[in-house]
Amino acid sequence: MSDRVELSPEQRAEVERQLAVIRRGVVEIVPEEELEAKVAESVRTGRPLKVKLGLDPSAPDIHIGHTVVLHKLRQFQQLGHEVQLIIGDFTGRIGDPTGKSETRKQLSEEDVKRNAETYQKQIFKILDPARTTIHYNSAWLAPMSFADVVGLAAKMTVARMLERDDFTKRYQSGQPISIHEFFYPLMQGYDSVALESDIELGGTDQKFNLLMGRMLQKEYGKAQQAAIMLPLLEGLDGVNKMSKSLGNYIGIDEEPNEIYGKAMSVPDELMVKYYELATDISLEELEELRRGLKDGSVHPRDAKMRLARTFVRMYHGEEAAEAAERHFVTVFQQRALPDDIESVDLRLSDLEDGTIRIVKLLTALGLQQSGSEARRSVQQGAVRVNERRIEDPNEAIRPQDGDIVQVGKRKFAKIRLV
RNA sequence: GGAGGGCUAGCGAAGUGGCCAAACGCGGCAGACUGUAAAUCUGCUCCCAGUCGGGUUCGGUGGUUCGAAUCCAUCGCCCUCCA
Repeated sequence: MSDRVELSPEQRAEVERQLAVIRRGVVEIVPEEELEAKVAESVRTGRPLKVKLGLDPSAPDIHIGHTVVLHKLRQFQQLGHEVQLIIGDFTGRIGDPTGKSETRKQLSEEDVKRNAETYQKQIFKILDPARTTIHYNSAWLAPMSFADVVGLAAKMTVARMLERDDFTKRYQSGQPISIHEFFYPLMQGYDSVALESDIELGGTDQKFNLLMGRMLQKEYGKAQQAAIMLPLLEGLDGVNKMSKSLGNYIGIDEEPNEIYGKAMSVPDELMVKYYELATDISLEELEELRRGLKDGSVHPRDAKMRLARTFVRMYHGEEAAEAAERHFVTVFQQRALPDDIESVDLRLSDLEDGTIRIVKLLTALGLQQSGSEARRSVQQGAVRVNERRIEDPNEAIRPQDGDIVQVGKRKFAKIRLV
C-alpha cells in the first residue's frame, strides 16, 4: 500500500496499536491487508471507520453469546470508530429464513419497533450510544421495485448461493429451500451497499453473508468492506452454540442471581473461552488466569465464581455482583436458606381444620405444577418445610404464617396466610 | 399433472390388533457425592388419586373389532422423486 509511506512514525504506531486491539479474539479477517489499509487511511485522515452489525429483530433478548460481537464493536468505538447497527425490520417482516419447519412468524411494525427499543436498552449496556447509529433496513429495501430486486438477484448465481454451508447441507439431504431464502444473504449484503460500510462483523457462521456484502459493494461500484469473523460461543450445555431456543443461554437482562447461577453451570472447559470472549477483563489478566488454571494455583471453582461475579458486575453493577455471590454461597454451597425468600399467599379456605396435605400445599403455593409432580418430589425427598424433610406425600401440614417451604435446591416460598 | 414417503409424549425416534401410558436417546426434575446450578452415579419424568385405583393420549373425524398408536374410510398438513 503506497499510502503507508505517508504515515508519520506516530501514525504508524497508532495503526499497529489499533490492529492489535482489533485482532484480539478474532478468528478470521478477510482480507487482512485491506483492513490494515483501511485503518491506516483512517488514522491518516482522521475519518472514523464505519463498522456494521446486522441484528435480527425477532428475538430481542440479548445473551452472552451475542455480546461477543458487541464487545468487539465496543473496542472499535474505543479506538474512535463508528458503529452502524442495522435492525433487519424488513427481513423480519417477511419471515424467518431458517429452514426449521417452524411456522414463520411475521412481525408487525409495532413488534419490530418494540423489539428494537428493547434491543437498544440492552445493547447500550455495552456500546457507546454517542458512537452508534441505528438504521432500519426497510428504509432502502422497502422502496425497491421488482426490477430492482431482479437486478440484485442477477448479480448472484445459484451455484454460488449453494456454496453456503447450510444450503449445501439442506440441498444434499433433501431438505427444502425456498427461493425467498436466497434473498436473505442478498438483502443483508445490500445493506452494506446502502450504508457504505467499511467493516462488517459477524460470527464465523456469517462468513458467507459478510462476503456477500463485499461482492455486492463491488458490483454497485462501492468500496469493499472488510469482514471480521468472531468465534461462536457455546452455550451452557457446552456443545451447541448459545441460543435462546436451546435454552442454554445467559441473558444480559436476567436477574443477578440467575446470571450468577447460570454462569456457575458453565462447563469447566469453557470457562476461559467465556472470559476471553464475553468479559471485559484485560488480556494480561486473562493470561494470568490461564496460567493459574494450568499449573493448579487457581482453583477452578474460584475462577468460575469470579466469572459469574464479572458477568453480574457488567450488567448489574458491583453491588449486585457481591449480593449474588453471597446468595449463591449460602444457598448452594452451604445449603442454607436464602434471606430473600418470596412470600406467597395461602388462602385459609384451602385449609381443612387448619391443615393441608403436603401435595396440595406445594401446588397451592405454585412451587409445583401438578399434583403428580408434587407427589414425585416428596417421594424423592426434595421437599422440606421449615428445613424438615417431608417424606409422606399424604402428610398433613399445619401451616403458620412465615413457614418456609422448599422444593429441591432452588425453589422456596414463605407462607403468608390470607 | 403423476408416483411415493410421512405426521407417536418438550424434542428426536421405536412400536404395525391385546403383554402400550407406549422401548430408547436427548432435554427437564430430584437424590447422592463434591470443587459449583461443573463432572460422575442413581431415581423420576401425561393427568387425577390418603399410594387401591381411575381418566385422557399416538395429525383431525368417522368406522371395523370383545379390544386400535396399530386395520378401513375420509379430511388436513409436511416431505421426496418424475414432469
